[in-house]
Amino acid sequence: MPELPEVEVIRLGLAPRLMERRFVRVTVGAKSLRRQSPVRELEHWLLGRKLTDLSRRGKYLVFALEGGVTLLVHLGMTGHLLLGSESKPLPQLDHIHLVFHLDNGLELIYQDIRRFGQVLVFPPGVPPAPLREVGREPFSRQVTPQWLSAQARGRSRPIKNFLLDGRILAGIGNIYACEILFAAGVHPATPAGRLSLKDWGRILKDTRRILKEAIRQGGTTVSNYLNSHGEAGLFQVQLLVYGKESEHCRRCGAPIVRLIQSGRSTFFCSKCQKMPD
DNA sequence: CACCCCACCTGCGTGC
DNA sequence: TGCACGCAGGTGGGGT
Repeated sequence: MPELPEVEVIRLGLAPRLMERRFVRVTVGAKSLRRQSPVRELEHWLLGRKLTDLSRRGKYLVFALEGGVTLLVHLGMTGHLLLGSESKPLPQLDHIHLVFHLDNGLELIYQDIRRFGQVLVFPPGVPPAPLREVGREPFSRQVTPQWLSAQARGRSRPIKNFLLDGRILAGIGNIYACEILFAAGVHPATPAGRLSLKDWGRILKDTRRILKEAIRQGGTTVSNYLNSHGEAGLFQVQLLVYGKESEHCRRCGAPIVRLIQSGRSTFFCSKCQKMPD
């Protein structure tokens, strides 16, 4: 579900409410997530500690606690992090798997229909292993057309799959990969290694523009994404190809096509998005 | 290595 | 109405 913009919107919503708050209780549901730290570990490392920083790496939320403890949260496809309070509880929700109770009566609720998410705790001095696999942030100055071109050199895989590979560029998922390639006029099946420096320049510029605008619009809600206040995003209004199979291309009028790449749907305009010769 | 497939889950829309 | 099937924003383990 949530790609970089959605995770960033959640982070921005949570940070002012949670910063400097202390964890006082953890409640765990019956069903566990795909990966989840045992209750005892969560309790042992979280309780009594204050949140000192909330950051994002790719699609991971990184909660830094006093004394060097790290709580890592990944929302998978359908995960939500919602804020409730004892005085003002949220409407009855199914699929709540974890509730973190804070010292001001706030509750940080992890809710996830499909349970593909991850909630992991790491003791002081133990760098969270999943973060080692996360690639560079799209907004980092370390990411340049030259660097992308070098990463793609000799690669035969389609550019769509390259963009989805979070070990290279972090945070881009299926929706934004489709939108970025449409904006850049690049056919999604183009072998990544065949793109020119000029192509990479356009791809990078459109990546940053689209991600930034999606954050500004509160993310994309195509099914059930909600921010930490339970509100939907607005960027779905700006989508030009994702989910638009057989609709007319907004630029040229040709029908939008759906194709399957590595088992995932790609939407594109076969007229606007050409393979290089 | 590089790349692809499929499993992991639940719910919803479609077509018979 | 009921049922079967395909599809959904994610990763990651295992096979070729």
